[in-house]
Amino acid sequence: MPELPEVERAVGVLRKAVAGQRIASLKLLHPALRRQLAPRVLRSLVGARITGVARRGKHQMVSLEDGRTLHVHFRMSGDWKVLDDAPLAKSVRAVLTLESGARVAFVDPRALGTMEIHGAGVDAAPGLGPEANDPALTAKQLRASFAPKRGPIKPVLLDQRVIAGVGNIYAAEALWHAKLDPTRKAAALEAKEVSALLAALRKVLKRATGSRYTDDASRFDVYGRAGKPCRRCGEKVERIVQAGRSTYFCPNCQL
DNA sequence: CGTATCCTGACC
DNA sequence: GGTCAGGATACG
Repeated sequence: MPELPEVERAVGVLRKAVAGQRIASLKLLHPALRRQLAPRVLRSLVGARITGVARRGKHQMVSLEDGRTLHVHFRMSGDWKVLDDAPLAKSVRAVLTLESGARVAFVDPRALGTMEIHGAGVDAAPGLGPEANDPALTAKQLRASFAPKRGPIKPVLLDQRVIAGVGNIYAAEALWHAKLDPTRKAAALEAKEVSALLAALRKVLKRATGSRYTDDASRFDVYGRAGKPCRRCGEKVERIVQAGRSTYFCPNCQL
């Protein structure tokens, strides 16, 4: 369930459970994860102290005292769950146990999530664009990063090198709020339109961050609403496919 | 640019 | 049985 707001919330859960503690073990329960972290790497984590947990775009960086970083990405599904004594759910793909005995589960139904270990000083997510909510990011800069793009704006918003953390839902939501047609060429957007888009991105991300209703589809204005009336003008919302992903938009008020 | 691929699960 | 799913990447 992870775009920026959901990852932000998950990072908070993980941080609260693990920050400052030493790792007792990291057990991998799915072959896809075992392919990514060799047994000797897992053993090397034992005893390492976790100094912090940070989010960068949709990436999660677990910093270790020895300088290494455990880099986690949820991809299409994924969440952290602090475990009690109940039996493990089927979708638990990894279990992180701390020296305190506390256990945190990596819950990932799709099993597409990734884990990597990076050495000290290695950029875990190279090429990642600016955070949407970074106040230093200006509409002018964003427009400049659109300029070399040839395709439509919607897929460009999903390009993490352009702007970090935006996914399929909030790209659609932001375009709806900015009243922009998702098929417009990114490079052709005027300065005023990019300003509206950046403001809309910040608005929808901020609104979703901290929301406890991140699984409630009814909170979306346009995403997933194909055939339903546009909340602004009443026209039927349409679904099209761009770059293999669904795009929802109002054909009447998104120009 | 589009398409396939990695996975599992929900739903028709 | 098919389609769809909040991601990212490799390839034609």
